[in-house]
Amino acid sequence: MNPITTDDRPVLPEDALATFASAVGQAVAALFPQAPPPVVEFEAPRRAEFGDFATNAALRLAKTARRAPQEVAAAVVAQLDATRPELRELFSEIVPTAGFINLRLAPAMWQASVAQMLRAGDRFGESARNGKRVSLEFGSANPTGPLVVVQGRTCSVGETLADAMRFSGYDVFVEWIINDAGGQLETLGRSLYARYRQLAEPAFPFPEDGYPGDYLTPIAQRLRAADGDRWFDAEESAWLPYFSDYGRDALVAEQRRTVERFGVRFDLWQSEKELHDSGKVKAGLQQLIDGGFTYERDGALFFKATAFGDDKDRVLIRGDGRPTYLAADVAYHYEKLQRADRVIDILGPDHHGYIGRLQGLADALGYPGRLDVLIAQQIALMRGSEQVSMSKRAGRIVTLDDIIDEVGVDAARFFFVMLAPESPLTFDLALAKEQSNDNPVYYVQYGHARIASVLKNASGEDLDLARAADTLGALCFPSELALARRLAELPHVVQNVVDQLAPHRLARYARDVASDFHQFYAECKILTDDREQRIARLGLCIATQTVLARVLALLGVSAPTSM
RNA sequence: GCGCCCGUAGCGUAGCUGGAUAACGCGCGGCCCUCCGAAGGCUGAGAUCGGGGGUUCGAAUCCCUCCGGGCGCACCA
Repeated sequence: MNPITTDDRPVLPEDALATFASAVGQAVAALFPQAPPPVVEFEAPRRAEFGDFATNAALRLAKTARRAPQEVAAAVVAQLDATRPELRELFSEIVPTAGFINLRLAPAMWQASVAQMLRAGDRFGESARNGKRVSLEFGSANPTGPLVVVQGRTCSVGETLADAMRFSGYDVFVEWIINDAGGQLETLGRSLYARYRQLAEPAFPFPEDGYPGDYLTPIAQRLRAADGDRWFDAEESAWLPYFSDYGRDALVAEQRRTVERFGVRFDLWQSEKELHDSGKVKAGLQQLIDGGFTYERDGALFFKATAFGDDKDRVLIRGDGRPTYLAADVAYHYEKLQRADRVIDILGPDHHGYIGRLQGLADALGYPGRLDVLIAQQIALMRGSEQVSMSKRAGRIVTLDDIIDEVGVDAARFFFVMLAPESPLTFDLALAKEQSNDNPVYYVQYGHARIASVLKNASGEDLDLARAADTLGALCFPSELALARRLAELPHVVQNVVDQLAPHRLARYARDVASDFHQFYAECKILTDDREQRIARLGLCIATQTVLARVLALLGVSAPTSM
């Protein structure tokens, strides 16, 4: 069997690596018969001079082989040269160094890789449906005010994660929970009522614990336009439910508008109140009770959270018979765990005390290891060197809409997702709206626009040939090959983002792709007189543009063709 | 007090299930447009990876401990 040409399909980088790995296995079996079959994994070396890939198989083998890693690596390479000389067609370099074996792929591998991207078009990097269902919850806010900065972050992180998962073949269901049960809705109703009365009577007292800020006033105006003054003399018991519901509906509608404007779509807006009304809360609790994970004390029902590593047991039903928020979460998570293979909650920084009990719940409900809770850390807003105050009590709320108004969706989405979610974020509004090279968003978008500009200057005939992808043999310059290698990383980056719940790696990858493109652009003139070279480089440009557009789309950022 | 997160160059950060001389951006010093978009490229200086132990052939990465900073510790949601 000749492992290099098994069929007509060109050999791709991953084929070459697989061939190499099995060859190493054979070489090791011949050289060190007493050693177990080697684990041959490849990593990207830190330094370009070490080639495209490296394997540490020799380092791992050193112990059982009782030889120094350098010797093992050298012996393996010598054995490969003796028995598998054809490997030299796949790799331009196979070098034992300090225990590693460094590999550089022959240019033809990268040419084939680019050709494959061109044939795949904008489906490059996409995985087939894998039949796995994921439930992703994020954003969720109290329906008592506008969305604020932290929801910007959880939405950016969540939506990018959702899109990345869809792209890797998952069936993703995105959900938002409306916390519309409990006392806060009444507070909202009273606050809204006060604003309503103040329209006619400015001195009407505002509740002590009411929601400050003036965002309720326009809602009160709409209510008054519809209902007139007919609630002025009503009893509280009559107007309170009405004003609470009216306020909730109005605010949820506003939140939805904001979120959609931010490029995020939810499949479900789950009302907490509905969970209670439909009896789902009761059913969820019963599941816990039947499992023996609860007990009663002082007239209250407790969840044995400590049995799952939480600090203390948690109240599900208060002494007065009213359920807590956690009771609703039992029901909601029970439902999500039943219908999804993987459940992910993305919560704000004030919730990390909550991880333990949620995970305990998942265990108790019979789905251990199925729930991930991701905490997005807090955000400090700056404008240049000046801190932006976000005091809620003082009514100086900085809303997500304010942010979008000031810096635009593109910059906001990118900045919120740029850092690891668990890392606190300093968001500089001045930098985010700056249209300069200090701004990472523009750096990436510029790459995309620059390609569009070059493609516009090319002839249609050249572009057709480039898209056909069978004349890429001219790609051989270091910056061309480095760019091709970077583009080939896309599927792995997406996979990693999904596995590690680390969407910020997409932002970094976007910059890496743009950077490699800019270097290529500086080193290689694309529209040269050499026809074959021109077409090959146009092909590389098209593939790069596809990858940039894909990554920007996953990040929720537009990919402009001019700027 | 307990729990979670963070501590990497002047600043902001990345370092994926441990691997080679610790990477990127900003800032600071040089250089590059008679050529496809200079919103770009090249290059220099700058790091005891918070401290100390441990595991390992090998630790920024894993374990322990201490020190800083943030947040959370409700029969609120």
